[in-house]
Amino acid sequence: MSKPISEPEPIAPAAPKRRAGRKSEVSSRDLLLRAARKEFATKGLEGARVDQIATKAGVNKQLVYHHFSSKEALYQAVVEEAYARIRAEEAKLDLSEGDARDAMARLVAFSFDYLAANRDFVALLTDANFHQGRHLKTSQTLPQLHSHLVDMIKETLARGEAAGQFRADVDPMQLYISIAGLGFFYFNNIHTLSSIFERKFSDKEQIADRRAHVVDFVLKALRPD
Amino acid sequence: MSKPISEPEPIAPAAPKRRAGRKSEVSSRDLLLRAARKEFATKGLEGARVDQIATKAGVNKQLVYHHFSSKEALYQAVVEEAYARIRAEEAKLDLSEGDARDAMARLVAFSFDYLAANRDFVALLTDANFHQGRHLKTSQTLPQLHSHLVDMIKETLARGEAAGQFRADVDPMQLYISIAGLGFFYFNNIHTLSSIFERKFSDKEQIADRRAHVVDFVLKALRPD
Amino acid sequence: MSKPISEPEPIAPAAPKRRAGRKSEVSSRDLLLRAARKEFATKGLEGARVDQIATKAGVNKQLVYHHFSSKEALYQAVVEEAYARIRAEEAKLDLSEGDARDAMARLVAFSFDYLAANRDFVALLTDANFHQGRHLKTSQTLPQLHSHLVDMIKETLARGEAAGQFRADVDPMQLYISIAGLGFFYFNNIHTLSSIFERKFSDKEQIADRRAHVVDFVLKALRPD
Amino acid sequence: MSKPISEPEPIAPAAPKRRAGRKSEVSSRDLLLRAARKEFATKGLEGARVDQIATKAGVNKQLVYHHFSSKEALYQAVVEEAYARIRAEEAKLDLSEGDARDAMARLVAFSFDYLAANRDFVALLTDANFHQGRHLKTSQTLPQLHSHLVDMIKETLARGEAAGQFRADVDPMQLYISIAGLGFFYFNNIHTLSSIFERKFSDKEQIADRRAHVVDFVLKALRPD
DNA sequence: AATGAATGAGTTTTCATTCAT
DNA sequence: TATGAATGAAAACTCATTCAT
Repeated sequence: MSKPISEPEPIAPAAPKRRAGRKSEVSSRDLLLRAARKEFATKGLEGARVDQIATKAGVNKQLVYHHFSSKEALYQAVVEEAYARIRAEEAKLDLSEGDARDAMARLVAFSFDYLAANRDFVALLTDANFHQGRHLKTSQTLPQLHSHLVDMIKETLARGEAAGQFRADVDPMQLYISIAGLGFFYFNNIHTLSSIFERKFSDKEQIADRRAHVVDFVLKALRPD
Repeated sequence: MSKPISEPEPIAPAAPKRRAGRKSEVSSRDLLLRAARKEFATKGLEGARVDQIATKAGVNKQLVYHHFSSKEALYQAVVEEAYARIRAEEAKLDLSEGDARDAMARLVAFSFDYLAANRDFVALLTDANFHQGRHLKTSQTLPQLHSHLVDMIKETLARGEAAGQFRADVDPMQLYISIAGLGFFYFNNIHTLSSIFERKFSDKEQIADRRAHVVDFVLKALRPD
Repeated sequence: MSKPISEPEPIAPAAPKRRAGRKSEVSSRDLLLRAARKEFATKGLEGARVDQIATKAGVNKQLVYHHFSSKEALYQAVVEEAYARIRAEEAKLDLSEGDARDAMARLVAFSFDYLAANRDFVALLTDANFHQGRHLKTSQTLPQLHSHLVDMIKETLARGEAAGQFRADVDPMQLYISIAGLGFFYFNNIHTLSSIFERKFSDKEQIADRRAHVVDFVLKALRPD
Repeated sequence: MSKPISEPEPIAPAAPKRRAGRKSEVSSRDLLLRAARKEFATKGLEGARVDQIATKAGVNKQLVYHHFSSKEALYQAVVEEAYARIRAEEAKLDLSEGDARDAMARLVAFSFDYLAANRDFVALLTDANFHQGRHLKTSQTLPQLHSHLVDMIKETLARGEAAGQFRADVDPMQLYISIAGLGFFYFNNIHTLSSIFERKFSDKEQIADRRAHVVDFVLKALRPD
């Protein structure tokens, strides 16, 4: 089970090198990036205000244009960083231990927990899709990024199948989408769902319930006949 | 299997009665509603332009304020109409025929097909959730709206369990969320997914593949041990 | 001798028709156009401030964007109107009376006087040329516009030549440019010239001197050998 | 006939002495001045960007403020240098040889050629005039600068008159303005003119035509009766 | 002499909304 | 029901200039 990611350390590969040992000062660029993530995740690309982002970051508004060249470019940087972040997290995931069922359970749980801990990411991803994926230009990054996870699914499926724990003929890609969707939809539409079922789905208990259901649901679906 | 919803007839319960025999002219209110749905679904609440909506509807901008009192109110009307529309569609669904497995398959397929045919609805729902469900105020409508579906799920589950076709202990609400999520996520994040897996998920064939997977996945998960 | 053009009546062919008899109210569009001419002529395209233009016109700044769609478009409208204005003025010029020398003198004087009375036009023309003529797009308008004048020059030259008053072989186009240039340069570079020759060339007397010189200079140049 | 001025060597009287033998490196001040001339000539005072100038010069923006104290001061420096440059060029002109008509022809041609070769100068001069000559403060420089030329005109006129080649009563100052204007207007308004007469006046042949006309025109105007 | 980061004061432009008819 | 003109508030973005090094 993955532990929730708390305050995210800046992951900005292309950031200008900073003089090491320069105290623990955070670069204004990172401050902006962090504030922007929150703002964009909450309000979306159009709803977000450059002013707000600068204020939250505690820097001058014009620095946004100094470091990034436009609101849109900042948005893109935020989206890219969000992907880089999840990739870094996923890399830590090791499914080789234990039996296949257990490994698969860990993977599903990880996926769910990541979304639970990174609601910003959910919102950002949705918003980016809203804009026709216009901000996902880095065509290689994305496939690369997920190949690891899909590979792990593939291997685990094979392992489970060999051990008679999983049925055959499961498409890893579709399974990946299903695993993601079972959690994503819950968080993405949490307000509608809360309204429909008249309960607060953002409560810890409800989330735990959903998590249990999702893990169970996937494992049940993979049982051999 | 449900047939895709084509050009949606105006469903506007609160619409002022139209002068009968007044040719086959569509009321400007409906024109606006229709144009607004497209615009809001494509651009979101903030991204949408009142000007654009009026232009697309072929009416004067001021009419927006005549019929609805603000952009936000128009948005709400659009969202509500979208819900009303799906409710009307669902009402046609009859799961009493055939055995439980078949009924459940029809339900999952219907759910998937509805999203496939109403991508606007997917976008709208997501956008509404982005705004903290602020536009879903009609607190009674939503639960009512879905109770039919959840009831059908409950009944079908019971029927299948009794017949030894489904396992016991499946939470109908969680199942409902899962069914919706398996399709919703696919359409909602279609750009990211297409980018990740380097294929056009909006293609008919890919959609058909996903549909098959989803139906199969749910049925497999419901099998008795 | 042409009488100086005083307060220019709005010449805006494409302007929306106004309800006749609507008092003597000037449309805000015309107010803007007039204010913009002054502002652009004084400060140039970049130096001009939309705010200032609106203030001078006594209307709301956003009306600029309502009537014209951008500062640049307003600039273009102003330039075009300036041309339309001079064309209208030129049309009144009749060189058929009197002998050729007299007619030519009237033409040169008219040209000079027009610039003297319309210093805005001089400035505007220069500024438009500064911008690579990017705002002179109406490709047909311009040639048409001047053909009348060039035709008059041609006829007058022919008439004078026939009467033994003018030498032959004078290129009408080059003559046109010379006539224009002899006056234009004076007004366009009036500050430098004033500085160089340490006198105020904007004074009435200096202008009259220059006028006399120009008329004389051209006529002398045209004398038969 | 003057030969066109090609790549202008820096003429900056007030420039700080450079460390001799310091390779053939051009001082950043000169690089800036050169880049600024281009930029100001092309875009005008307001249109020019300090950033652009620095970039074009290949130096840091702050150096602009190091060497000159403001954009406006840099502009002034550029304008002054432009005048110094033409003065240096004119100094080379010697009209004492040959007869008066020939000398005058050389002078007119020189004037025309200088403008043809230094289009930047034309633009700069115009722009400076646009700003009410605010940047021509060096009140003594300018008169001095031109006195040589005017003197030459005066002498040549006198010589020609004495030889019966020129008519009397020609005002040297007005003649100077006319000579300058006949060329200046052509280059200054080259876009409008090209548009009007539907030909590319920037073409070599057109320029040659104009040059011939101007020289001829002036000489014809100076003929004795 | 040289530089990258930072900033204050604008400037154009956008946009929902209202007015007058 | 319908419309074109008008507006206030705010938004993104620009740009000359200065700071710290």
